[in-house]
Amino acid sequence: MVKHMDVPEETMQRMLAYLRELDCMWNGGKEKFSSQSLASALHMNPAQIRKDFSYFGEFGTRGVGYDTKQLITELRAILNLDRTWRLALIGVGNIGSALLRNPELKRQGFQIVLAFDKDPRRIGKKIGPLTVEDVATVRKRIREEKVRLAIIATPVECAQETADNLVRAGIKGLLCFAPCHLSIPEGIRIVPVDIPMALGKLVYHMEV
Amino acid sequence: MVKHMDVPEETMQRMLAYLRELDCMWNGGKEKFSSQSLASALHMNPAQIRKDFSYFGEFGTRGVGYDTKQLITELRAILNLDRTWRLALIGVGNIGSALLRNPELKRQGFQIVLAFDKDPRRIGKKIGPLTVEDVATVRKRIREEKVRLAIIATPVECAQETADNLVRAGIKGLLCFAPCHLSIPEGIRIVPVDIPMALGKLVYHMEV
DNA sequence: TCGGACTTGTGATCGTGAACACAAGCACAA
DNA sequence: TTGTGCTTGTGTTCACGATCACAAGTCCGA
Repeated sequence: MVKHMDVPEETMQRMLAYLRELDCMWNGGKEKFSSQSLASALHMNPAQIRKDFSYFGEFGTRGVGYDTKQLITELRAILNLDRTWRLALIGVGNIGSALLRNPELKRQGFQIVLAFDKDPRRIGKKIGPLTVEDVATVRKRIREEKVRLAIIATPVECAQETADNLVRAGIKGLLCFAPCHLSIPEGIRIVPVDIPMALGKLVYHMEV
Repeated sequence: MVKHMDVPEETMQRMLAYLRELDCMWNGGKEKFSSQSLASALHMNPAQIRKDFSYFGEFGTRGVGYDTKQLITELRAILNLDRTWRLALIGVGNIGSALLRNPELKRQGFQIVLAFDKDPRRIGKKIGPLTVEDVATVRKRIREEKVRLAIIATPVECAQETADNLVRAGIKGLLCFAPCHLSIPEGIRIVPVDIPMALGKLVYHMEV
């Protein structure tokens, strides 16, 4: 399958949105769809959707449209969402424990299998099926469990240190909730989830 | 001040990143900086930074650089971050209560002043200085308190309904944690914070 | 079998943001 | 005062993603 070669990052992000909307259509009983119908659901241009699909192959039938179930399968494969991903979580504070309790992640194929904290009062605590471990053992445990992705949910002050640790442990991808810029070696992917920044985007457009 | 006219959305988002990094530099004692030094801290092109600044005015001195404190003030004003924004929160589940307890938001000028839930077991509960109110009173209370921004932290199933409610209450901007597409009238700004999608972006780049 | 109404897939065009490169301006030393 | 070494601000160029528009293909009814 063609992948990562000439596919714009924007296309990939839209693919995630398409997959979500198709899941929704499928649950609503729609077995077929056209670029037109998907576009109007997402308020966008049908040509954009067809172009995006075309980076990866020909999935539709001219004059007819696309098969919902088939496209869901194709998109899952393209986006590497056709398997379960195991994650480590560092920082079991407010956001960290919210993530641990969130059933949505498991449903989408993301399973947190390790949880760490620095605070002795939290270490040893059981949250769901997991026991919070000492952050000092991160490196060892991540190697043992062969985990490749991690979520940083520590305070800003520890975020860079945590990231360095995780990189040394062999982590290949990071989801970071700490609202700060992290320095990461080439080849390691980092995706920020930055709530203050999201609020910033919101208020910029508010007339005062 | 020039604003919103021909300023690309990307520029505005980078401005938020610049502000954050400058805050950090200021705390580290740097009273002056150059586009070069800021660029290397954020791993980007210095010309990009100067161009971004130039959309809003001339803030530097040729041959010298920029004054950190002054730029922080300018950027805050440009981004509407030189005041406190009052927010309503709908949904006091895992993520909702994490937000309520997160001191970072207040520090950045975002104060949650109303919290709502549907679940009778949560209504009336006190979290910090706030009491969780019945979601049925959203419209009335938002009007009374003249709140213009809201955070949707409900399950996916209620998100669209909640959004419709908030729009009727006169809300002008929405931060949405529910991982789904919402239909919103023109003129209301919505910024999604989509955790499953962020994880999706991460795993796309992982070789399997 | 033919024609008309759809819908896809894609080369060509358009628009916009990023990067370049250089003139303008400042500081300081001789 | 003049020259050297910086750094900013910006017109121009470059690159790339979004949109358009149309050929190719499907379905269905007469």
